[in-house]
Amino acid sequence: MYAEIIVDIASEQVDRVFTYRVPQGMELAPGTRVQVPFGPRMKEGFVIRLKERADFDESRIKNVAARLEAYPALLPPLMALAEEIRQKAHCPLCEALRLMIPAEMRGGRIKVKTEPYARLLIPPDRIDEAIQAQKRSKKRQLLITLLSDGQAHPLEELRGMIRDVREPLNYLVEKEMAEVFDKEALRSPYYGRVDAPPDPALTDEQREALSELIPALQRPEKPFLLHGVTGSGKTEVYIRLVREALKMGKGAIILVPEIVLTPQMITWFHSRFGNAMAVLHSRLSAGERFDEWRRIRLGDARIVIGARSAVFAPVENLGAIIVDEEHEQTYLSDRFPQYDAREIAASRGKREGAVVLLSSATPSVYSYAMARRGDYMLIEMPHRVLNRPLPRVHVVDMREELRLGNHGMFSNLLQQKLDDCIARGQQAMLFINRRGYASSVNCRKCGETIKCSRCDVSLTYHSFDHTLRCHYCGGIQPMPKTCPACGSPYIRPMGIGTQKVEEELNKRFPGAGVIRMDMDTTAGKNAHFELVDRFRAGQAQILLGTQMIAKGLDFPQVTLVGAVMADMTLNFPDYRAAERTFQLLVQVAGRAGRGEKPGEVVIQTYQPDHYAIAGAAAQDYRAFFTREFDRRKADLYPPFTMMARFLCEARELSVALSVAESIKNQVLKEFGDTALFRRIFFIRADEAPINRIQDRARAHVLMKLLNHPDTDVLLARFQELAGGEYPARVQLEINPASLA
DNA sequence: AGCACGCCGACT
DNA sequence: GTCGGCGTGCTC
Repeated sequence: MYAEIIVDIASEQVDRVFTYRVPQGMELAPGTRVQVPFGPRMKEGFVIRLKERADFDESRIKNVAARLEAYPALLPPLMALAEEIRQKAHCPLCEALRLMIPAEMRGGRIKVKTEPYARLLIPPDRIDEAIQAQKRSKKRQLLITLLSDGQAHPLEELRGMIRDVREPLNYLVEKEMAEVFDKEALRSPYYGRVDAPPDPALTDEQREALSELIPALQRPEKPFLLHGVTGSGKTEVYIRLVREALKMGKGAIILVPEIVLTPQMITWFHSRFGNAMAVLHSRLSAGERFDEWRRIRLGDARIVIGARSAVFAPVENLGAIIVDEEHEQTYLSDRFPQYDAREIAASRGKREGAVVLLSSATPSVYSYAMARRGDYMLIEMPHRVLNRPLPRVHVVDMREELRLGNHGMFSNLLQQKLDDCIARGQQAMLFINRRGYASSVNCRKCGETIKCSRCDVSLTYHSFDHTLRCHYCGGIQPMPKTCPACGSPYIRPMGIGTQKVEEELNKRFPGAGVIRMDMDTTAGKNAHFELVDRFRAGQAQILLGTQMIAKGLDFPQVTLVGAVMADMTLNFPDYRAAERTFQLLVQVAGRAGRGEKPGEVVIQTYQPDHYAIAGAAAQDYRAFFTREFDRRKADLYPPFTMMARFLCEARELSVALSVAESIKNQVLKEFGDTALFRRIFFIRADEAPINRIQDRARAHVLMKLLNHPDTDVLLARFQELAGGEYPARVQLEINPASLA
């Protein structure tokens, strides 16, 4: 017997199968990870296929050295998916396969932890008799009773019940009444036991949604797009769908944008599904992640909640893949190989016969366009549960405030609403999409903006330790006393960030209690959970934060939401700026009025007439979508085109630029005279918008490509070009999350 | 990715 | 004459 093996080396040179002999007595199945001699050294590899005959010189074929696991780490449908990714992302198969297993599994870096377990060897009908026989030892009697269910119990658990349990246990082992053995420890991270709440009654809309989704578990067709307003109870739909899948003996994957942002989702699922659920995200330790992955692979956990990469979770007999907040950029991978978790979900769903449910209160322009075209099935839930009204939204024109002499960060309206809210003993949330104290530090004499020494980014003043921090590289330096350019002492922080708002709130509302949630206050592992819990428990009346407070949180006591500077994201040099602003504002507004009391929202802006702001204020998704869709069409942006770029990074900007220039010229030379060139709307070599990050100079070749089948020929060649030898690091990005 | 084999400059 | 530069080529 022979095995075709992909060696775990990420290089085009070895991106093909090598044939090895399977030694007598070794059980191998496709997907099993193995150790093989490769050239002069041992390498890890993946078994792709087994075959009877070798089509390679018999005498040069080597033996598979060892199996790395007793079971195949890769499931057959995931292997097929890897092949698809290889073709789409133009990467070596081995890189696609690596996505399917936890990184720490490679290179034997992780050891399987074992725990001692004890189990009774007495037949069930003789247990009573055995207990009787141990009259002289209460401990032995108790131990037999504890083990009488016939299950294996961890010694740790028994230790908690019987002091010095080892002594009576040794006795039972000696008499062959019990055995002690090591078992793989599959510990799940602890999220706190919650008693399963009774099922809430479904709304008509939820019932209708499920009446489309549940039958699809039998015979899924197209992916579904669930457009449900904030507070319409989308999570309950997920839970019911997953429960039906479980009843049919199937598993499910629920993708969430960033697991740490949605502790409530975990709590809800955990309370309903207990240990049948596993969680995969980046803040798990290597051991935890590996244990969770194994619980899934070995069928212990059939429900997975996780971030982007959980779309590859080894769930067998998959019933449903749910993508919550599908509009989020986090579903686009930033690393190589690039993939879009939503596309992967659709592909897996199709291949494995699972229901795919994309869901959002503010669907991405792409997904809604797909639904309108009939490629997705659209389900709408336009009302909140229990007929709760959507919050009332006020838009405040901050230019007008200034004209009226209000130079503060709070408009009169927001100030007044905050006063009322606090006086009534209710809670408020304030959203400002910048952490730190101020957005930049400027010199009033020469106009200089202080920038990071290693990045082309203005530094943010942090008041609590008087430092300037770079939000790109994390660099920290003390706040200078004088302008580094002209030496004048007239330098001051401009604009606002969470810290400054916090300071202002503490001044104006002493005693209300303010919790600030941003990257700076949530660095610790459980910081998110703790801050959220404190706010829920009412230990503060105001929750202030960046976009991490915008999504998924459900605080029934919140009746007021304020967006302090709504247009902060609107002026980004990115074609998605309007879409992001709209989504963020609708999501933030949706935090208000989720309990019994109705909610109000105050949006402060300098551009009250912009369609993203006005659309969010009216909570009118379709109005926004229509405007944005037409604009994308007119200006030829995705989904009508594809943005592609070669990102070139080097020490010197001139080097990065010349590499970009030469790549552009190469493209022009190869395709300029061909019909394929018509698929390139424009091509431009330039500095990147942020031309320096972490001391790497950045330039790019920016291209807008037409969506067309033969564009793929271009992309394949571009990928090759990116893999060439340059005096700069070159990466090809297709529709990247950020064009910075 | 490694590592060997292979063809041209400065050293004991 | 040899040691060594890293350019091409192979690994079942």
